[in-house]
Amino acid sequence: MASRPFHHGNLRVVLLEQAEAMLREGGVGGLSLRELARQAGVSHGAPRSHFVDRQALLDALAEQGFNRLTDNLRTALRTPGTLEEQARLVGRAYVDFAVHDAALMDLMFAAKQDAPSGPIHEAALRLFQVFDQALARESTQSPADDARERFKLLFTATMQGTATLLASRRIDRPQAEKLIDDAVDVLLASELGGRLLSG
Amino acid sequence: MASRPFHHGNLRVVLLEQAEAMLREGGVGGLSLRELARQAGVSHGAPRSHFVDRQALLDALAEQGFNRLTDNLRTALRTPGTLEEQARLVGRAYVDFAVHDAALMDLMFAAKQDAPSGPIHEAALRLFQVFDQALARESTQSPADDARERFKLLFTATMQGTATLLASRRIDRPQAEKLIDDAVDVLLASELGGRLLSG
DNA sequence: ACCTGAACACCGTTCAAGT
DNA sequence: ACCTGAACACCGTTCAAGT
Repeated sequence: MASRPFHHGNLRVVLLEQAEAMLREGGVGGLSLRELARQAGVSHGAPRSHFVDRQALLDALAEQGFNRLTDNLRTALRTPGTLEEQARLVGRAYVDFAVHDAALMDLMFAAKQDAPSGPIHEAALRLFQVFDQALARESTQSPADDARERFKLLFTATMQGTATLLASRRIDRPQAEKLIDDAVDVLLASELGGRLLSG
Repeated sequence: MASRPFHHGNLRVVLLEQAEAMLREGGVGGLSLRELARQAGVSHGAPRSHFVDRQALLDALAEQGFNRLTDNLRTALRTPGTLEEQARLVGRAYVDFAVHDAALMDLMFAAKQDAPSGPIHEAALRLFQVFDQALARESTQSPADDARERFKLLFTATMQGTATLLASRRIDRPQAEKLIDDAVDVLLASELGGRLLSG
């Protein structure tokens, strides 16, 4: 009876923390609700009080992942510099996150069959808004034009792809670094980038 | 005894085919060896003769996926046209595959902790070689320069990212189409693209 | 409101045995 | 060489019962 669970009221938080570590260790397949309960010192049915099923836990992890990545990018953007410098910093932060938490990233960008709504999608929207704000700060572009949106998508897609290629070991770190630099160069020097900065 | 298994010598092929469909239905989590055996009309231990464990089946699926995607891209490249037109076709083929077989794509680009070797990695190399050949056909670039390699990585990363964003419903089809077009435009008009085509 | 613990159906893996 | 079927440990989920 000395092993009474010590997380009164925050078992949910503890489970999420442990689940993130477990995800980092053994991927989605290695994530077990029962093992999680064991580590937390509660019965195997206890997680049910906080997550209706395994998928609900995975969803919560994905949402939390989006929020954390959003924070990371905001932190990177707090460093003063030109748009080019900031773009490199954001790109590196994005890729770093994706490599450090590859399985979590898979969860965040897993193919869903359900409708695009709910807290995960909203957290993803907040992530993409970071790019909007960063571009709006430097851009003289009128909001009516879609150049900013297209630039943002192009940048996001390239960083996401770089992250996937690196996390899956299809390319190595130096290649990824050069890829980010090339992407920033090409995008900023493009006609799209020009319209954005001096439109 | 009327239900004698009819796949003498090709149970492996049958299992892989069914597994691909199962993957398309319910994702990696929904892929069960026992269910697979049931559908094939064999005992639950039978797959063991062809795949040492579940991971071996997943690896075989990933390798097969790379080979099929390689074929799809080669087919797209068989259509005559300018480099720009071919790049759009290849981009669409890449993204189409990623959306139709999203779970398989996840398997192909899953984060592996083991060393980058083996049949999967070789199949991935063959995929990327398709881009090399396509660029070599149109390029006057000397092979010593790394412009072609950097162009290839940039293109691949962008298509991979677009595929992920679309498969995860972060963007929709029209946005993905425009994204591919923008990427091709920006890349071909870039200094890097210029060096590639007229170097 | 939150947690326990038995119960159920399912799973991957192993392995001796068959053909 | 390939397949069978029992055995084992593990899992997610449900649910009545406790506090």
